[in-house]
Order: sequence, then C-alpha cells, then structure tokens
Amino acid sequence: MTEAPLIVPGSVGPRSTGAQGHDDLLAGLNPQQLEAVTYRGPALLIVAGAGSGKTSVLTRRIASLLRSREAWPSQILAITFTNKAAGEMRERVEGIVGEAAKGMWISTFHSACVRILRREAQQFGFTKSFTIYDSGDSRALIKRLVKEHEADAYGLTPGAVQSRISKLKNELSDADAYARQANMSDPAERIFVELFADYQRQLQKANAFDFDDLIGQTVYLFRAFPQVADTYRRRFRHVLVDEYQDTNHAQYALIHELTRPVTGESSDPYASNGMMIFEPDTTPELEGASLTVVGDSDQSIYAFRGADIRNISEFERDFPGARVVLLEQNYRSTQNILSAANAVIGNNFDRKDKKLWSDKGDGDAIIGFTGYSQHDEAQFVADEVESLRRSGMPYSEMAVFYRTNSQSRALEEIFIRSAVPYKIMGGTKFYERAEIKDALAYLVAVANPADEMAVRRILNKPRRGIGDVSESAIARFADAHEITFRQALSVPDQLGFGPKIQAGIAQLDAVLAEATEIMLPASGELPPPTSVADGLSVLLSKSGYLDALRASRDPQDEARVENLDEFVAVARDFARNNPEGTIVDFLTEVALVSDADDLDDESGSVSLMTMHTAKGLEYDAVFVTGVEEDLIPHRISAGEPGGPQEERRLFYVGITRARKRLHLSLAMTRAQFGEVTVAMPSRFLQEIPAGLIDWRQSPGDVNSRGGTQSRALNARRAGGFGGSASGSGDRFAVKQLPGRDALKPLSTAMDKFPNRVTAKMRDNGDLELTAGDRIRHSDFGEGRVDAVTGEGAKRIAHVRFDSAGQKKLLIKVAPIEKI
DNA sequence: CTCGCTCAGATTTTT
DNA sequence: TCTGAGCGAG
Repeated sequence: MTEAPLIVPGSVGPRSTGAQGHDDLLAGLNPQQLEAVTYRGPALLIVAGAGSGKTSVLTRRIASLLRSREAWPSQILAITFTNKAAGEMRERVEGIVGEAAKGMWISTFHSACVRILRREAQQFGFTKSFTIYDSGDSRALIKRLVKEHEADAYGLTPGAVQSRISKLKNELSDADAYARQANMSDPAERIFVELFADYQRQLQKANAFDFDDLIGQTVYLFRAFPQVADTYRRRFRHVLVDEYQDTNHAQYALIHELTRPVTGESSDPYASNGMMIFEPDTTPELEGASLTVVGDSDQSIYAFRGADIRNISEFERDFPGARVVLLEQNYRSTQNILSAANAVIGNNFDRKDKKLWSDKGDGDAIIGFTGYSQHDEAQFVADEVESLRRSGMPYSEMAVFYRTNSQSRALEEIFIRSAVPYKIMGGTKFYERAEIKDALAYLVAVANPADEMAVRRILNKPRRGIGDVSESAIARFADAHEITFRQALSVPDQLGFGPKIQAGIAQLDAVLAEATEIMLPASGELPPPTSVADGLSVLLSKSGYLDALRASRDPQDEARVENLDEFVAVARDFARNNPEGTIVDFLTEVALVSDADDLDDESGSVSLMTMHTAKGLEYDAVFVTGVEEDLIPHRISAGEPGGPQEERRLFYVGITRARKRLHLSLAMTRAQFGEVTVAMPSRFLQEIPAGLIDWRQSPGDVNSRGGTQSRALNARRAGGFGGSASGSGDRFAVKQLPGRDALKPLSTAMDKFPNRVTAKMRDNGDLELTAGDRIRHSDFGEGRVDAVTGEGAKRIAHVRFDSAGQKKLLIKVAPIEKI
C-alpha cells in the first residue's frame, strides 16, 4: 500500500534482463525491505508494521522471482483477503514485469479455492456448477432447519447456530467431530449436532458450499485425495500470503497442505499398500513450495471470525528454518500520528514490542472534537472536510471511519445536507437487496437445479398463488418420488393441485427451461457471450417478475425495477469483460465481490467505512468517529476473551491509515434506536499523550459549561443564528431528511443500484429553479430564489424566505416546491 | 392465499 | 427508528 521512497514501477520494460532489471526493483529499498525482496529459502515471514511498504515489498518480490527466471508466472500463487487487494497487486506486478505476469494466480483465499473446487468437485460428490452460499443464504437455510427441528425451544437461535457452525468449520471440525467431544447428555447440544449435520446434508444435496466450506472443503479435498493435492503442489512453487495475521485455522491448514513436499508415494495411503517398490520415507520427489507470509499481529482484527494470531506468532515454530524480517520504518504517516498509534498499541501486553518510526517530521497535531450528539459530531466532520477541501485536498483523499455500520447514518445525513460528496463502502450490499437476490435465485435455479433453496425462493415470486402449504406438498412429492424439487416442477399435473397452481408451476418450469436453453444449450455448444444477460432478461420478463413490480403501487417497486435493469447491465458488462464467461462464472463473481472491492478512488468523494473495511487503505486525512466507550471498545467485546485487545488493535488500524491529518471525534450523547444514551470518552483516548491532541472541543468543554453551542442544535434552529465556528449553520436549512443514500455519488454500475430503493423517498430530480422563482418549503414557508449555484445533484438554491430569512438549499433533496 | 396491522427486538466487525 | 414475524380478516 505504501510506496513512499520506492521508485515508480514500470520504468523498465518487461524484457529487461535479470541483473539490470533488478536494479530498479531494488532501488530505494531500506536494508530490511531489500532482504524481504531478495531472500530465498523455504519460508520467510515479513513482519510489516503499518505503512512500512509491505505491498510494495511483496510485489517486488514476485517481480524479482519472475525477472530472474526463478519462477514461471504459473508457479506463483499469491493470496490476499480482498479482491481489491488482489487486483491491486496484480496491477502492480504487471506494471513491473508486464505480460510476464499473466498466468499467475493472484486471488483471495476464497476465489482460489473456488477455482480449485470447480475443477475437482466431481471427485467428491459435487458438480462444477455448485452454488456458493453467502452468509445470508446460509442463515436462511439454518433458519428453516431451526424451525423444522424446533430448536428454538432449546435457545438455539439461527444466528447463534450459524456462528457456531462457522466457528467450527473454521477449525476444520464437522458435526461428527464435534459430537465426539460435546456433552451429548445436554439436549440442546444434541439438537445442535443434529442441526449441524442436517445443514451439511442440505448443502451437499443442493450442490452448494458456504463461505467456510470453500476453504474447509478444499483442505478436505487435499487430504482425502493426495494425488490431487500433489498436482497443485507441483504447480505452485512460490506461495505468498498477505495479511497472514488474519488467517484462521482452515486457511492455515490450506497453506500447509499446499507447501508440503511432494513425496510421490508415501502420502497416498493406497500407493504404499504393497504394490509400490519404493522404500517408505524416501527423499521427497520435490521439496515443498517456498512460502512467504506478510503480516502484523498488531493489525489482527478478525479473531471474532476465527483468525488465529498464533498462526503468525508461531510461524517460526511451524516452519523451522524460517527467516524473519522486520519492517519498522513507516513511510506513510507523520510522527505525531505514529506516536499516538504506538502509545495506544503499547497498552496491549501480549505483544512483541515494535515501534513504528518515520522521518517525515512531526506534522500537524491530531485534532480532537467532542460533539453534543452524533449530529453535532458529524457536522464537525463535514466542516473539517470542507475546510480541507478548500485548502486543496481532494475529497478522495479523505476518509471517515466508524466502528459499526449504523453510525454511518448520522454522517450521511449531514453530508447530504452539506453537499459533501461521499461514498459508503460496505453497509447494505447490492446483492443483499431482495430483488437482486430473487434475480440471482432465478439464475441459480438454472445453473444449479439441485439448489432447492433457490428454487423455493422463486417458487412464488412473483405471486403465483403457491403458498407454504403447496410448497411443502411439492417437497413431499419430490421426496416420495426421489426426484429433486426442481424436477417436481416439470410434472405439474401430477402434483395434485388445482388448475391455477398447476398453470403457475408449468409457467415457471417453462421459463426456467427456456433460460436454460439460452445459457446452457443442451446441444453442448458454447453459448454466446451475451447469453447470461439475455437469459436473465428472459427470466425476469417471462416469469412475470418485472410485470408484477411495474403493476405494483408501492413506490419502492419502481426503484426495484431500476435496480434489476442495472443488474442486467452488470451482466452485460460481465459479458464484455469475459467473453467466455458462463453463467457459473458470473454467479461466482457476484458471490465473491465484497464491499472493500469496489472502492473507487477516482470518484472524488469522501469515503465512509467501518474500521474493519479500512484495513489496508490509506488517506491523507482520516476521521475516526465515535471514539466512545461501548463503541470502541465495543460493549460486546468486553465479554470475549481478548476482546478489548482486539478493539485496541482495531483502533490502531484506524489511526494508522492517516498520512497527514488525523481527527478523533466523539459525541456526548448518542441516540440508539430511539433512546438517547450518554456516552463516555473511550479509554483509548486517554492512552494518547495529551500533547499530541489539539482539542477543538474537549470532552471537558462539553460537560462542564454549557457555553459552547451545539452546532447541530444551532443550525437546526430556523434562525440559524451565530455560534457555529465555520459558519455553516445555514447548510442545515434542509430539515426534512431525504433517503439515506439520496446523494450518493454514482460512479460504476456496481455501486449505482444498491441504493436506489431508498433514494426514492425524496428526489426533486431536475427541478429547475432560477432567480426570481417563488418556492414553498415545508418548514420555512414561502420564499424567493435569489440565485442558483452548483451543478447537477449539487445545485444549491439561495433563498430568501419571507419569515425565516436567508437559506441555502440543496435543490435535489430539499422539501420544496415551485409555486 | 394474500394483505395489512401490531408488536417485539435489534445493532460488531466480514470473506 | 426500522424491520420482521405473527396474527386475523377477507
């Protein structure tokens, strides 16, 4: 991520020869970085503090392997946690070595495993077109099972069951293994084991893997079929893993399996069974792949998801002879920011001492602010953003972090009113929208007819008069005749339903069949690139799904239609980018995209995200908000072992994202679901030396004297009288809030449609106003437009209200009408 | 079977 | 505050 003193890659052509080529690779590296790039051996651990240039080191290491012809591209496997990081790494390696980079596997754990599983699935009872269940899908399945098993009577909620199963899978455990060591006299435990086993059976039956299975089943595959594993071991001679501190046990095991020596025979239980002439334990046919891992235990923030910090702390023990390189020089942040970070993380007792340092100088002081409410705090952020913008910093170089997604709301509201362009990373994902999930279910029903969940989902969408009762009847029929749910749909007349339901089922069956013929022609010939988009269109229109939405009078449904249009557009884009792409490829891509992946830094907007999402990113200016007890550290973390320490690391990750400016803010009161609660400053604040923080408004100021006016309160008062330091009071003139995402800057097709639905709540669209127009505002009454400034979504009307005085209003979202 | 109403519960982080 | 589940009426 940081490349500070390192030279710009790409200055030397791909064909340059070894020695010469290496000069530019190694130029500007400090001694530790140099070693990290050039060391050769079976195992290398690069302990890379925040901002120490680890991505650069990793990419140079790969480039250097390629340039010196130590490895073919196809022999390299580089693993990251997000597709975004993978894409970035690929780009940078390509920047250095050009075409030679083609053929490398640079991907996430999950996509690498999918690739392997698709190839090998037939080996153990799956087909290549298996479905990937995201957490929503598995929750839905578990929910159904919990109901069927009446497990809620034992206090087993779907959420709890899901997270327990996930944890167990991350440990490579399964229902049987768990049962062996569980207290089976406890009925709740017995039910849980049953649920777990049933869940797994259902997945298998549906030809589906959940997220955890992608990793776990790959490990299983390697262990059960050593000769399969060997093909991958022979292939990948250099395995590199980024963010190693966040690997869980299953991922650790996967790496282990991949880097094992190829023995040729002894790992195959059948081979040594008399037939083979080799002596046991002969020298390996091929030594294990060289393994490079990069990580920083201070940035381990995924323990809650099973990440095991020991994977990194015990690396030397696991891989004897491993070389360890420590990167401590930070090229990202100013010393003030680093000093704060060091002071905070120093309070974690179980860590190896590591002190980041910088030669960038102290830089600006950290700015602190305490608001009266989260709105007040948000206003501070918005004001600061504007002032930084005026001083020349682009919006895209600013980011706002928070602990929980729900905190984004107050920020969004204020940003919208202040006309600050922003972009939310994460939050509700586009493919979690109901209509998108429905569309996906239609596609899955075609790609993987065994997936009963998908077929059930679309059975009555749009309404076909097929309710729970009929659905169960179909399931029973399928069971009784030993056919799949999907197959049952193709014999509607045998199901014993009335004509209406029969017709509905027949129609669904016909649509699915037609789409199947488009996307997966029975003739076996390769469908044209546009087949996915075409098939999707057919599904949506001929199923009546779109018509039903269009006929609806729910205003949200209009937006849903638009979302689906966008989704079809995404499919077309996919066809353009992947001419050979099949429906299965498309579904894979959609299932594995994550929030952090579609970060788009060109769009010129401020980025809002959780601190978790922020990992691996950096910005000139960073705002860490909600620095309060019970938020960071989060209340729930207190109960978990190691919880508070992990929270501290999270905070550390947040503050080390900043290059030049760091802002820490909090609110004295926070409204959470209706009730207003009083918040306390986070303990982490006290861990930062007081001299480093320049408080614009300290917690003490806000507590003791009521002298300082709340910005938000001020602004809300119609008069907009004094107080607000930066004079932005009248930005608040828009009192009625629009939908939370109304103003979201739209850039790519992907982030365009997730937010359409809510955006419908208020959008004046192209309302044309010119000086002299009279308007009516829902709060301020009537007034006259003095002037209009700005463009497009950010057009601002300067209005002189008859009674409420002068206001600036964002035309697009203000509750106004022309009169 | 669908619709609309009421009420409870929810919010930690994510591939 | 918002969403989802549950219930009763048509």
